[in-house]
Amino acid sequence: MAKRPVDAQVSFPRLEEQVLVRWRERDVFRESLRRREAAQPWSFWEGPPTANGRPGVHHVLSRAFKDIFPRFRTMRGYYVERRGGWDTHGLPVEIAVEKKLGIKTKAEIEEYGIEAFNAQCRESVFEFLEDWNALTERIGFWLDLENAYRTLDASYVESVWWSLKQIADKGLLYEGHRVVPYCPRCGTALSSHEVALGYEDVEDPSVYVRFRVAQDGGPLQAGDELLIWTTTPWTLVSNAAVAVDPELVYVRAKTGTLEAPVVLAEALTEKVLGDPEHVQILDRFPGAALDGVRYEPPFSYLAADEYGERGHTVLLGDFVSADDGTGIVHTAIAFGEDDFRLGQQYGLNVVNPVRVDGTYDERVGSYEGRFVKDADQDLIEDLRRRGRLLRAESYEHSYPHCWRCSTPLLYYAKPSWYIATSRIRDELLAANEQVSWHPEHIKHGRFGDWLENNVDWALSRERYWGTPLPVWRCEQGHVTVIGSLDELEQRSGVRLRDPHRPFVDDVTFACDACGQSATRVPEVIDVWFDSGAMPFAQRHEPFAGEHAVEQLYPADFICEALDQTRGWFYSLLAVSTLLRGPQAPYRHVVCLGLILDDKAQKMSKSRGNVIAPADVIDRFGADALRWYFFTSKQPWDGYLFSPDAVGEGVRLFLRQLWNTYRVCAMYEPGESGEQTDLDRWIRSRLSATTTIVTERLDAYDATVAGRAIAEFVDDLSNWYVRRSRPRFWDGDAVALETLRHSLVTVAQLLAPFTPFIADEIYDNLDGGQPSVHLTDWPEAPARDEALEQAMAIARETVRLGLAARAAAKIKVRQPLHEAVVVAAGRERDAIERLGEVVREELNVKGLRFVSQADELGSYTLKPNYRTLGPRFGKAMPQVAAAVAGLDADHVAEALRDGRPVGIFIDGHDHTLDSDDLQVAMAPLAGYQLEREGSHAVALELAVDDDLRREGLAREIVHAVQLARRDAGLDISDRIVLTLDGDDLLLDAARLHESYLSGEVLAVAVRYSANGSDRVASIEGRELRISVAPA
RNA sequence: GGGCGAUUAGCUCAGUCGGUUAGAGCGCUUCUCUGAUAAGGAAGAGGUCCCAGGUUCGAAUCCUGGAUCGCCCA
Repeated sequence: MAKRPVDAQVSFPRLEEQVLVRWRERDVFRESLRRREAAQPWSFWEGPPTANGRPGVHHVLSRAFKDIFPRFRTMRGYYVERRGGWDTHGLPVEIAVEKKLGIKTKAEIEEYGIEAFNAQCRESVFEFLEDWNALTERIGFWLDLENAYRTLDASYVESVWWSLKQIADKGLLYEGHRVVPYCPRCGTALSSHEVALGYEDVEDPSVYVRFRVAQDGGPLQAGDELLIWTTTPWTLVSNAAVAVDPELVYVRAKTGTLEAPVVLAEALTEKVLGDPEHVQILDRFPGAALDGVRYEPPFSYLAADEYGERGHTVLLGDFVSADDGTGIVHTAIAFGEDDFRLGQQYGLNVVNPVRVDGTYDERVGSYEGRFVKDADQDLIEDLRRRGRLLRAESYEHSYPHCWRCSTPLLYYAKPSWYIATSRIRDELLAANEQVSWHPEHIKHGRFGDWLENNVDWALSRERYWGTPLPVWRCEQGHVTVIGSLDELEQRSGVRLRDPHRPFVDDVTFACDACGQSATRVPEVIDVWFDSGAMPFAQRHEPFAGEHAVEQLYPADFICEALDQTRGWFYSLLAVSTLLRGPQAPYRHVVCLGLILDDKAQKMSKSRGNVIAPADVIDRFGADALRWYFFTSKQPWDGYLFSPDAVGEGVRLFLRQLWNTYRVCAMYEPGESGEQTDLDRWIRSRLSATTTIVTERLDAYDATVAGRAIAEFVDDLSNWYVRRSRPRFWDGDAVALETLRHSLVTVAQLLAPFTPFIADEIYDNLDGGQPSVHLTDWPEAPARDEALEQAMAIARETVRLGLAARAAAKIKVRQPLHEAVVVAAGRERDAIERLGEVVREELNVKGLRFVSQADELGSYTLKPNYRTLGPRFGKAMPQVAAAVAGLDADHVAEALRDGRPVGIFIDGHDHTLDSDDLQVAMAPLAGYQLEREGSHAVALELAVDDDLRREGLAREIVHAVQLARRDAGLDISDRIVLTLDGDDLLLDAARLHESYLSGEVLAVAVRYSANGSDRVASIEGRELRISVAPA
């Protein structure tokens, strides 16, 4: 079979483009699916990205990992459907459109028109679709993009509605208040992600305020003063209660400067009141004793009874800390999450005198219309005037601001729709138990913790571009949740083609309960719910009726970046658990880390350190980038990325592989050949590699798998090919088939990693299938582990011998008589078996074995702590001392003969065998010896005339080879060689003429002065060389 | 402020059950090889295994505390 010639100067990026063409022509991806149609499915879910921006290198990372395991599983015989998907809704999309339109607020959006605005959103989410599709194909991510699901499709929205109705039917959907971070200028709540973007260090007031106790209660008397601390004086207007920790110790104390006793946490007394000398502790009691104590509010704009029974009393809270403040926490129900929860617990009413624009309303008297934060100083002054202030300072801390307009955010109680996920917390945890996380610590760490602390899912968003919340409500407050477009049509008579706002907003129907007109609530739902519904919504189930929703679960494999623990990983789990109970929605999750630049800086446009995928792919190729991601490190800890690091992988691995492949394609196999130990060795190594790669990929560990392939290719290139060159020149059929088989198998193992180069190699060296990706994963035949070990020992012997040569400064080209190898038992057998390899590599005529080091060095002994430690424990130092006292030569001899060695410890005799002692050699002076453990190689350095001539013959070969190259000859061209010059050199050439001719492919060697194209100097002697094509 | 993870050679990373000489690749220096040639081989320099305690006969590894970096959350 004629192979395509292989270009040594290959451009991988260009090669990959050619492979892509071949894949398209042969329809390989679809064919790979067709061939497995009847096979057992192995399911992968694509976490949908949003195509409203260009894909970056981090997208290549996740897409590489999303590709490798499905490819592997396909070759293993599974049917792996890989459907693409696009996330199309949500605030990020809206914000991008706002920017484009140059508008910032909801008022401006409504002025622009929701229909027009949403049309812009719809368009923008596919703005970079072509870039995404092109990159996906270019990096070899096999994904069905033609049938990609899209969260904005009516069918998708309908499935989402169906699932929400299921949840509502279980009584888990409710409207409630929650304190949310809110930008008063933009008029919208912010998601936690947005809040995280906007923390700024600011100075806020830090005030200590005295609340007068209204009537005797517990250990307190009317007139005592509760000390509270706050950094938001504007919320004091809405003070509803105070909270104390029931377990914490509080004191009633008298200070010199104040008339009335004050109350605060004991631990904070000095911090708040100063020098203990001037403080008199009147009483100590736990916080629980203060439960129910009534006090006078700091401001009286709002009537006390507005808050309910427990308004302006001391409550018990679990969030009170004794770290700062006073240990008594001012509670304003509408403006803090802890406050709000406590208020709910005690049944306090939510009273909010602040308008949505952040100003006080008419209930706050003269402050009406003022932005709350601007009122801080006047409120403090007011308190001071009325003798209610203890101290006012300022306080620097980080506080969230709107990331778009820098307005300080307010925490603000607002009604929104929730899913009561906290009620299924135990089910979520149980489902999580069945998931295999990679890395493992996510399960009970980041993700498990998050589930443990589950709070209800805030589902609604007061926005425009999203799946509309399918909740209709009549004026009586009766709520109807709609579960399908049909149901809506039946009730309203309206068939929605587009279920988005504003069209859905216009649909009304008569309420079942009271007959009054029901209209949709204005909110859309959190985009994360969209993606969490993807397992069934991508197929429009249950409406399509092809699969029961239950059968669509679980996925065998999903893979996203680590930040998805709170995102898609959670939404998938939550939606699944809400619908189908405590069963894992996915079996294996691979979490990927962040990509930083090579200085550990985050890539960002403002830093200008963003590396575009194309920058790397155009230079090194997609295989190179994939290989880097797979093998440079385990993926979850993140990458310090630089193009040069990708280039290193190309040089070290892809080029090495390519050159090995080139050698294979260069020679035509002849008829004959015999299998050698070297062949058996590389086949055994191949089998071992196949086993480990299979095992590691089964365990979702691409890193160790890939590195194992790299090690094999290194063995193949630097040992098998190097040692087999003469056989290749002869067209040895067995050697060439062994190399071909090795490379074809490597191509298969590599196919999931670097699909392009793998396919190119397969196609040229085998081609039995239209693509390597249509082959079945290779089996691992039986290994010959003894041979693998023997080769390792032989290679170690070579290494030692070469080191000895280097130390003696004798070139490898100069043959030597003998290498003396110290080795016994298995080691000696191994070296003898592979003696020819060792002799050739070391260029020695013979090997002599000595089993004792007596003539080359002396032994030293060391205890093997690993075996002796557990046995002797504390006595180990004595054991070490006893071993040191043994006669090493005797012990070595005894152990060699299999006799145990006795030592005396703590009055008892113990015996040690060869496992318990490590015998090493110490070199004697005057020998050229290299040693490693008990193994050593010494060289006989004497060079006689014969060796000298042989060495010279090799030098002549070297010189002639250089002449051949200078003459521009191809490596297989035959020549007529003419030599002239120094007699000793000519003598050496004549003596070794057949060797010389064979090496330089000379059909004839002449000795005459005729040709002297080139003059070489060998050890100071002159040689004139002429080469002519034969 | 809390949770999770990381910290090993100049750089990028391995390091198994705790075992006494902590490894690889790159880079650097020197040498070598020449039918893969922008490759291959050998040698060398290069380490406070982040720090401090603790457990242990023995700690890069286990425990506690701290530092720094990153992510997530407040």
